[in-house]
Amino acid sequence: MDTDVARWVLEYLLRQQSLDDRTLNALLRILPIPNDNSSFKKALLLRRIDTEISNGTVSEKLLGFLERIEELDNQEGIETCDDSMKHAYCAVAVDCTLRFIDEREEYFDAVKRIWRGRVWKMERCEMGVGLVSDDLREWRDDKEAAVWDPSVCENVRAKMRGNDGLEAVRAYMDEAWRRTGPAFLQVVAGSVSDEDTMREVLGRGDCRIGDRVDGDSTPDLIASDKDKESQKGGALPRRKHVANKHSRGATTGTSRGVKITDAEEPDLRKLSDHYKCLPTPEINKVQETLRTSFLELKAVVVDPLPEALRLAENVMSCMGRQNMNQESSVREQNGKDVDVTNPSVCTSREAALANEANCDNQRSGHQNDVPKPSLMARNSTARTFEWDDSVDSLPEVSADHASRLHLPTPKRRLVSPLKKYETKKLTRRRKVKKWSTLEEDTLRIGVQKLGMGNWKVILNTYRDVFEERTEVDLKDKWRNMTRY
DNA sequence: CTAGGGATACGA
DNA sequence: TCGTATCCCTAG
Repeated sequence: MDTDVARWVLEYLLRQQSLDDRTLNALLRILPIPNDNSSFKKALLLRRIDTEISNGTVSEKLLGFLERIEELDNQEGIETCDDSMKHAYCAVAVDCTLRFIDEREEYFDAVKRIWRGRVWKMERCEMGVGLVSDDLREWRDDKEAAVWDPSVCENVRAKMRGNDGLEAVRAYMDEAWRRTGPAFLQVVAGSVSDEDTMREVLGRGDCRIGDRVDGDSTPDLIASDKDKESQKGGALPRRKHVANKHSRGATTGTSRGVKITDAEEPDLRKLSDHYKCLPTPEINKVQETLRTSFLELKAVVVDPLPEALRLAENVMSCMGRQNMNQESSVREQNGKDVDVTNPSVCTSREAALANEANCDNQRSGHQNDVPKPSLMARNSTARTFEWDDSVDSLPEVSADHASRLHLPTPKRRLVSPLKKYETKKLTRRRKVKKWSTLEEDTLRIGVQKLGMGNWKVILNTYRDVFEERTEVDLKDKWRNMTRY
């Protein structure tokens, strides 16, 4: 299936609160994941935040998710994030710290982790700087002080009563989903229920799209057409112009029964007509893709999947606790569990959706033979899915393997041929940092004392001087310094 | 981990 | 636009 089509489907499904995360995870496994689509990633992250807060608590994971979203915004050239996001970030950070305020040790750890780690880091480098608000700075200073000064502690305690992380995140989510707008398929899904209708919409006959769509949102496909139109002749034509086009079409005998809409009709009609009236090769290609993919989509998504999920569920419940033990030992062998809220880890190992424990919570009340793990603790039945790179490098676990045996053509879909390219594209280049004379002198001394080529050793020996440098940087700098 | 080539940023 | 500095990728 075409990646674009998969993205449309997933973007649509991600917005469906009624669809449980387990099913979503299964779909993410079998559909080709669009690795290079920022808005899809954002939708995925938003969905994960939804999951994360669905039990009414906030966790540090949320900070990671928000940082990732901000990072994506940044990559798109959106410089500052909106207030609701900043506020949510701040409120969650505050919540996650202050819940430990009565346990000195843990509070200190949390301050270190969140405020000296995340926040401080964000202020120092470009990354995440959009999330730093005045509030955040103020809180940080308070917390730093509270670590040392018990009287400040009291002030902080008083201040925290007005802080509600969960509420802030919910407010942000409302805003974020609103801004993201409906998925492209929402346009189609609103009115298309069978293949014939799909064909109608795509190729011929009246367009009946749009009953459920906000007027101000513009699906990708249409947006690109609009762009083309703008390039050709300025702004998107008003309905009158569209109607004119139709008329012209009719006179040349190419009319396909287009219904010219009434002036009172909603805007989307106009867009639909507009869409239909621009049979560029690109659109034809997309139409063809949609057509050919639709049957495949139906086959994959609608028919065998529920059956596959039922089977997978059976297998999982049969395996029960045995598997959980097995899997945790697998994880131990592979090293420490991955903290998805750590940005440096997230970039290469992002979990698709939180985990299957989260999927189960509140939404579906079955499967009571398996104990429900806490939301904060990582579920041993969870399967992390890398949607941005290295999909195929994950260790297989038995439950997963068992369920995958019943899913149609999973492997083919999981491995993106563009993987390498996309991984490259997504890694952000460090900010260029000029070498100070102190660093240069230290490097000379290091080479003199420890020998050229022992860059790692030199770096470790003078780590405090070579802040934010890697051994490769040292090597490169030496290459520079000794050139000519 | 290191070496070396290539990409990118940045200032003139 | 070009040269240099810095950063990134990857073979070995």
